Amino acid sequence: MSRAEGDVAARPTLAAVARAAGVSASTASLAFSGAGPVSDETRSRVLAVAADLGYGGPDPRARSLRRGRSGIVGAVLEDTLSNAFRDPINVAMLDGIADVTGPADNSLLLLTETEGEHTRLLDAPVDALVLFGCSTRLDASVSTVRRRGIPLVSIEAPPMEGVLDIGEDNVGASRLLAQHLHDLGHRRVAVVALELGPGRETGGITDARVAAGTTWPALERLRGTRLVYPDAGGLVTRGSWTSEGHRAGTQLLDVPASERPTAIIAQSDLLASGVIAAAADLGLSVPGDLSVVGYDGVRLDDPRAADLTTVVQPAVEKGRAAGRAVLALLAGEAATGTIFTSVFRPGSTTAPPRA
Amino acid sequence: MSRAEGDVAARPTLAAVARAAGVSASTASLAFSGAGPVSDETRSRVLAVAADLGYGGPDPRARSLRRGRSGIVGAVLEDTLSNAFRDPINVAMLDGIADVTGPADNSLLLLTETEGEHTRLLDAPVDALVLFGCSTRLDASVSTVRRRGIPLVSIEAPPMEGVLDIGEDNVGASRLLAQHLHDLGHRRVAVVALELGPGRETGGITDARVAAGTTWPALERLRGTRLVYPDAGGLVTRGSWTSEGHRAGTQLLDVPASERPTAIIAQSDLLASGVIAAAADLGLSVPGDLSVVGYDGVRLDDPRAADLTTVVQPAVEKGRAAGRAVLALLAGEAATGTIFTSVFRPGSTTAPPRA
DNA sequence: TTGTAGGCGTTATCAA
DNA sequence: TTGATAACGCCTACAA
Repeated sequence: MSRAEGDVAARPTLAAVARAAGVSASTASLAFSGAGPVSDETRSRVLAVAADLGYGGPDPRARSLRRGRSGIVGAVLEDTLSNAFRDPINVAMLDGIADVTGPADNSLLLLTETEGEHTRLLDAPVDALVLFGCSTRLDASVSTVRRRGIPLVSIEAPPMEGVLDIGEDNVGASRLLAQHLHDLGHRRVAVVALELGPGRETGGITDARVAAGTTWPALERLRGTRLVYPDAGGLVTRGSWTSEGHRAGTQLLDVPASERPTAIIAQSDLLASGVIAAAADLGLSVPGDLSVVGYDGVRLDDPRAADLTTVVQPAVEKGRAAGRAVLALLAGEAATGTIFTSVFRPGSTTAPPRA
Repeated sequence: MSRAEGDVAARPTLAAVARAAGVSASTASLAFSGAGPVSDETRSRVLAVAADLGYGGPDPRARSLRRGRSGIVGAVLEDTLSNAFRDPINVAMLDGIADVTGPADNSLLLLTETEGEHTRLLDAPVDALVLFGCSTRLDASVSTVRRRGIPLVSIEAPPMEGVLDIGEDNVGASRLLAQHLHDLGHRRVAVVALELGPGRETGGITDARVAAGTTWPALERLRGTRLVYPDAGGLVTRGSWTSEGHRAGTQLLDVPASERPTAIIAQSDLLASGVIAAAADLGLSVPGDLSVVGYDGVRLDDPRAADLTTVVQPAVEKGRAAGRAVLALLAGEAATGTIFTSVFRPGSTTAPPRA
């Protein structure tokens, strides 16, 4: 072993293989890519020599420089992976993207956009970026990244220059849910909101917090709710997790019956699931003592939340749309944003309030 | 607009910026990388010109060829993203990897290894690969990928030549759980196993299925259980999901009391959670009528499963270990595998069997 | 502090 | 069907 400690055995290059096989580099290249005419004999000789030399195929790094494509689509998340993936809705969207871009030989690169750290975004060899934005705060990164001239697609982000958005009619769907409760006769409702901004500050839904909020879907959903219940208040959580719903639910429900809301509008199914658990813990029946609605329509593994009244968003479909947009943009075709509409799904967690 | 339809505006290159700024390419490079001495004046001039030309910084693809590093670590999953991420244990491990490799400026590329499709693995510009193996079937891919000469790290995979494994004492931990039940007096136990192989065939735990099984942790856990209960049988599921646990649990429990197991050993917390739900549906109390143990110790969002008797595996820590191994290997240092040990965590889901 | 030269490993183009 | 040539865009010795 004469090579330096830790030195990885130098990989042979395509040129070396070509030389050993007695062909030109271009021919060897063709033998591997299959992108041109090569006699079977030559090809097998090249392949044999390659196997002999331990050549593992063309270096993807060189290939991507030459081709101008890396075959990588970046998915920009605003959170740690654990947090981002705790909500099945994000996973579903990611899956939708992969479903479309995968067959076109693209893989997904996970990028987390922590406070002001644009570097990673700029240094990643991605052909396009999908922003799991939701936050207007992404704006800063976007303006930097846009200069790279790669296709930018966002999912449920506020409108941004140069970014194609795959949206969702949050306002309309939220209004639908609120209207459903209103029609049932509910007049005292409370909202359990998603995180409102990067700080994930919790507390009451105050005008100040709303004004400072940056999380697009949360703000839009609240806006939709208030089209029906203009004064709807409630609590802000730290994010779409059952435990947060439980905490907020407990706080809202553990009060004298006269002050207790008769319905809770949770801004996600996960939050709703937590609220229902909180109600159960307090001995309140759903929908007898309390009506609960969610948002997302994800298949929760929790049987108790299975029959939640909610709106179903086509999460995988949204991901697919994002993937298609990426592919179109990459192909230099025109692509337009899409706005999906969630479908109201009545469940067994809502009923008229007790008389 | 004279450029072709759909043609993306040609990005200026570093050379173009240099020319426009009246400096050499190397100086411009230094201005961006900050890796050498450049006068402030020159640097700012270069940067200004770059901004002017709409140059978004060095092309990562070219950079990675030149540097021989892409800054990307591949995570190879055996399943669709939805399925893989449904189990929080996988997400936790991924998070652990990112936690270590991220600060070293590496991002994670998601690679799914669908049946025999090695291409993607070979074409991805990754510096290293982490195999979320669990299946001996990965062997085929591994032998192909090994030729690329990049560091290969697996998490809980069967021993493979040239692959560093971050393991887990599945046998020991499973025996601990079984012993716990045995000590309590249980003699009629059933196992709800993870998927045994790629086909995800369900049914009884038969010798044939076990012999044909490829999922390492499932087999190892069963082996551990059988050190205490040599004849333990049960059902094979399609994977670590609550719904699968529910299905298997129902099948095992919806029988005459005399045939019913007094304890169920679920091979994951998610499965255990489903089993508990099934028991509840059948009017059986846990741990009164049935004891249940899980495996993983993940923080399930389901409150009912919160106090599960289980073993806690240091999932994030395992991910971190994998990340550290990758970094070490990348640095050309020696690195060794690690075997983690799960910790028994008694909960309130186990008790002596009814007399 | 700046510039020159050369190459990282491929592949596209064209001619033979 | 094969081969020569020239980039792809950048970085790093080394020299000035």
